[in-house]
Amino acid sequence: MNCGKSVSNPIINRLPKYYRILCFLKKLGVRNICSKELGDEAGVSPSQIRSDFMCFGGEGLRGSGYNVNILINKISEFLGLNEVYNLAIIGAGNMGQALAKNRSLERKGFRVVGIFDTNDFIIGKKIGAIEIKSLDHLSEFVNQNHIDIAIITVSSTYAAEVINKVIEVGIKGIWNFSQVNVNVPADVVIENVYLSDSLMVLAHNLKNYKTASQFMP
Amino acid sequence: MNCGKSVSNPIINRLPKYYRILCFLKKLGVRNICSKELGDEAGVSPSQIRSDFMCFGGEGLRGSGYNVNILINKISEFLGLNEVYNLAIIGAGNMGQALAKNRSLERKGFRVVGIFDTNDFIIGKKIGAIEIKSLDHLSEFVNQNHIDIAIITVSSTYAAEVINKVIEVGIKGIWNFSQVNVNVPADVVIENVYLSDSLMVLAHNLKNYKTASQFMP
DNA sequence: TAGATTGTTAATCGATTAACAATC
DNA sequence: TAGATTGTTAATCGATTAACAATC
Repeated sequence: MNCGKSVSNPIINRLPKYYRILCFLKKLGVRNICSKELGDEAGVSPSQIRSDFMCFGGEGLRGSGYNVNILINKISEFLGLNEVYNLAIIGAGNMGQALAKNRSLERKGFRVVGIFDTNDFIIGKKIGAIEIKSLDHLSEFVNQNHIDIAIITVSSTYAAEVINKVIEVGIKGIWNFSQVNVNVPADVVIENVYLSDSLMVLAHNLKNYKTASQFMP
Repeated sequence: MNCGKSVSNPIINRLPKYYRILCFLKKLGVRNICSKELGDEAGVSPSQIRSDFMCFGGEGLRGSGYNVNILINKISEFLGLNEVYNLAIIGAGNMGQALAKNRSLERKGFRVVGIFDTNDFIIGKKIGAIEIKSLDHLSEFVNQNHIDIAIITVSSTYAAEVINKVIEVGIKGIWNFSQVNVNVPADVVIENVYLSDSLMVLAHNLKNYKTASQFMP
């Protein structure tokens, strides 16, 4: 089903954006869309929309554009969103608990099945239906339940150590919310969120737009 | 202090990464680093490190590399991290509360001074030292306290509306955790986090590395 | 001085866009 | 048929890298 040669990172990073916008438009009742309209929504050129869509074979209709449902399905399939993923949250602090309670992950097929921590005061407590377990039991848990993705929400101090442990027990996907920058083996994929990086870019733009507006008011 | 011509987005997006790594190395006691070493840590080429650093004037020493402290200060200044920012959290749900409790933002100069919601059941309750206020009082609050950045942690259903309100009361920086995709006026800067986009990219890579490993085990 | 590494330019690489024939 | 919009190539644009003189 893959078109053979691999798809470039810039394209892969834009697909979730298209997916998000298309799902939103579908809710509004939009059945059909052309590259010009979707490009306007997404802030990219119509050419880019069309060329990006070639990674899953286009499927547009000359003269009238793309069927929204078909596009959503194609992107879904391409990104692997039709499968169900089992997640384990490592670190039941503020962020870990917030993600555990977030229903919208579940709706997209990302199902939290375990929550782990090292703090004896919270081990045994429940978040929703799930009991917080000791990190010492992670290995045992992974043997009994297939885990696709570990969410790292421990403090940066312990993050590197925890990530190594997660890799050691055989988990292949890591969604990292800590600040550490780790290199992982070739068969493991890691996606770093780095919230503070995003805030720094915001701070920079805030400063520079302010400065810019002094010259073009 | 700016070198005049504006710095490209790819560069601005890499600077927080360098900053993060340099702060980490500083803690380990590293005083000096050359472009080769930093590039290895950051996963970019030495040429790119050197050419990126030109946006704040280099400041390296031929033959021995860069002073870590000077680099941190230069990047700090360039990104606007030496200032203090006042933040207001809009939406005191799971994510809003997690961000409110997160001490590491405060340490970086991002100070949460207000939390707002529309749910009467939680208005009046406290998160840390801050009382949750009604969103109806945002305008009044902004008149009395300068707010640099609004953090949008309401559900996607209300996000577009809330973002418009935030812009209306004169806030110029928006850190958006909702799923909506909004266009803002030219004098407002928005930084979108889109957690689920990041998870979709992870899902895609997980699927593709799995497939790839069948051919090169 | 010899070795190391920067600052900077020119060459290369890859991503985006413009253009247009194909076709609904 | 005429109008619209895709699929796709060639041209353009911009970002990265290689190379090396400058210099610590």
